[in-house]
Formats: sequence, structure tokens, C-alpha cells
Amino acid sequence: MVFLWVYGECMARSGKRVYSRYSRDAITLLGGLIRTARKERKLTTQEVADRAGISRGLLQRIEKADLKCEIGVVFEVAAIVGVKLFDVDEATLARHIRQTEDKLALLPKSVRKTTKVVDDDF
Amino acid sequence: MVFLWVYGECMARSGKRVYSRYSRDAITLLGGLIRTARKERKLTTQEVADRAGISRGLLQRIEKADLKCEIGVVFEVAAIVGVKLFDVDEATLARHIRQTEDKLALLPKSVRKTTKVVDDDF
DNA sequence: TGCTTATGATTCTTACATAGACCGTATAGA
DNA sequence: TCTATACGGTCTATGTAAGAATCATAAGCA
Repeated sequence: MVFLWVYGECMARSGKRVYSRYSRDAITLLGGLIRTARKERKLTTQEVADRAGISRGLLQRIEKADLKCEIGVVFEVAAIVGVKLFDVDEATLARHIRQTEDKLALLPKSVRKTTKVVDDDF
Repeated sequence: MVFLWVYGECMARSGKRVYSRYSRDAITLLGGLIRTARKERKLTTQEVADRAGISRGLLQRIEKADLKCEIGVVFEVAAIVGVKLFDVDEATLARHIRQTEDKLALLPKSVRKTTKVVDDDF
């Protein structure tokens, strides 16, 4: 029964994912910023790749905004060439993390769907 | 000669990568923002995972700031729960992309190391 | 309080991203 | 112009990230 294949199963087989324009654009911008920053600092792809501990090919894919790169590596490369993430420095980053943790502590630990006791007989 | 293993070879075998505090913190913050936004919108992990076309386990790793998740998926989840990347909307994102492209067009296509003709004989 | 379910954690398997090597091209300097 | 090299692409082997299934716990409502 091919028709009844659930989404998850299809994904597992096809491997194709769907991305919104927004997230694609965000990664495109990040890749462009990295390439620009690298050239402004006169660093070759090999130099940056070595510093990040990755291959030159992977750096090229990062700069070309490949969606399937590990986020840790992308952020690391950004840090190496001097692209500020969230547009803030380390101290501000740490402060925002604490603020988020505090906010999270006030929210319910699990999200419960309001058991719809909505009487539909009127 | 184990001592002479180059960095790349070690990486290929160990798989362990080194990350700076800055990039780790940036991802920690992103994961926290996603979890906070998800709960504020009263969405379960399963709902968000379904919308993003990923497994629940992967969403958990994203919120826990796992550095090895694909950047495309992380950004997509962020977009789904309403976390603004680069703190800007789609239109601004597109404008920044164009600006970066223009800037890139003015930079040399390849970075040449200044052949040190620096006469070291004086 | 008790019941439902959202969440966290674990294991196993498989698809695929990465490293590494190679090639040709083009491009920046001399 | 000429030359060294930075860059982009391809191919293969391999480590591992992601999906799927499961269980235990906790947490939110009635």
C-alpha cells in the first residue's frame, strides 16, 4: 500500500527535505558573510580549513551555503573568520543564555494539549 | 610513526572536533531560544518534529544544542517556532544577501599570499 | 489522587556527509 | 606575458548522524 506511506517513511527513503525560503536565505547570507570575511582577511580556503580542522571541500560547501553541513562546524568557521553570530560578543552571548534559561524555568516542563472538552452539542 | 600523524589524519580517525566557546555558546543560545519559543507557542516536540519533517529525537538534540546537527534542519526548526535568525525578517535577509554579493564582487577572486620578497639580508 | 501523555534516554540499522586524493582551470603577481 | 597557486569539481572509502522503535519517568489536567 504505497498510498499509506507515512511522511517519516518517505523521508527516510528519499532523504529529500523541505526548507523554507527564510532558512535557506539565512544560510546563504551566513555563507556569503564567511566568504567575504575570509577574503577581507586575506585567508585562503586551505588556511581556514586547517584552522577549523576540516577539509577544504567542506569549507567550500559551507561558503556555498550547503544546508547539510554540521552547524557546529559552520559556526566555528564563522568564528574563525570573525563573523559575529547573533551580532554580539562572547559576554553578551553568555548573558542571553542565562536569560533564556531563566525564562525556560518559568515555563511548564511539558506542553499539554488542552483536552478539548468543548461540547459540540448545542 | 604515530608522532608524525598530521592533524587531518587524526581528525579522520577520532572524529573528535574542537570547538571554540563562542560557537558552542551561540548554538546553546539558539537551542534555548528554540525550546523557549516552542513552549510559548504550546507546541509539543512531536508536533514541531512533524512540521519540520524530522524525528523527535533529532529535535531534542537540536534543543540540547548538539553541534553535529545539520544547519539546514536547525534553521528550519527555528523558523517554524518563530525564532528570527540574524534578528531580521525575510525582506531584510534578501537585502543583506545582495549587499554581500556586491561586496564579494569587488574582492579578488582568489587570495594570493604576498610572495615575501622581503629581503632578509640587511 | 489517578490517568493520560509529553518527554528523556537507549539501542539498532541504514543512508550519507566527510576526508583525502586527484584533476583541470583561472587568476593574481612578478 | 608567464608562472605559481588558489580554487572548483570529481571520485571512493568510511565514520557517523538520523530514523525508527522501545521503555521509563515525570508532569500536567480531570
